Amino acid sequence: MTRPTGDDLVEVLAALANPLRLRIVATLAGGRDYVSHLAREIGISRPLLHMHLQRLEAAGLVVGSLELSEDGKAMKYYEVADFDLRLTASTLAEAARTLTDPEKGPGRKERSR
Amino acid sequence: MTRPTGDDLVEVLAALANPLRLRIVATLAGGRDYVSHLAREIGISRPLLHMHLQRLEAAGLVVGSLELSEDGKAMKYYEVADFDLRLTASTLAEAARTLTDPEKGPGRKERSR
DNA sequence: TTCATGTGTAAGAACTTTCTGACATGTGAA
DNA sequence: TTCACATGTCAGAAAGTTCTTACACATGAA
Repeated sequence: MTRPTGDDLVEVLAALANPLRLRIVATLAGGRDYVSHLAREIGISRPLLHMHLQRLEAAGLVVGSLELSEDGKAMKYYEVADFDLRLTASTLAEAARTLTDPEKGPGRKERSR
Repeated sequence: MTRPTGDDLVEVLAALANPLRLRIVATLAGGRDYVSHLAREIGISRPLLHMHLQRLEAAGLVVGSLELSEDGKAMKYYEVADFDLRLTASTLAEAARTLTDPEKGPGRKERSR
């Protein structure tokens, strides 16, 4: 996760530009965890956490994996992905060169996810 | 602009998490410019650019200065500020420690700007 | 069966962000 | 005076984000 395209960078920054999601990443940096437990840990509702994790995963900042616990329950574990982004005027300028043009470019929301 | 507080970091990331603002920073990285000209350069309306520049300036990413041109017109020049942010799981975790608590902390929107 | 645990998703309210189209100010030059 | 250029700001529409509440499913244990 270095030198992403302009659009990828926007997605990553948008994902991190939120206190709750920052806290989620920070908490996961201390070790992987499953959704329900993490929700209690942080003190937010499970659906809300679910939404934020989706956004973080879509940006490639966390990775989730569905696993079966010993007592047969389906547990979704999340952990932080490897990333190392550097933000300076130059790195931003370079990323900006690969931003999709609002004209003629692929419509409003990129296909596939 | 290194190791900002959690809230500052969120503000900076939010400011950069937008294609137009990324383009603005990228353009200014190529040299200072005044608002009207920059608006034509990028191809957006002046009020819109004004709004985005406000957001970037509030985040400390660009700096504006009102100057008088030789023919007496008031020109507002903007240039990129010096910043160098590194985003990794650890730097984020550290920044997250200084996030203001939604409980008891200062209400919804920090005073002063 | 009922309870406690885990998963996911959908609808709607509340709020924020983004953008356009006025409007108002000022200058110097024609 | 009128034009071309610069500045700023406001109101409202449109779209996006954030959050709650409620529903659905599954498992193992009491």
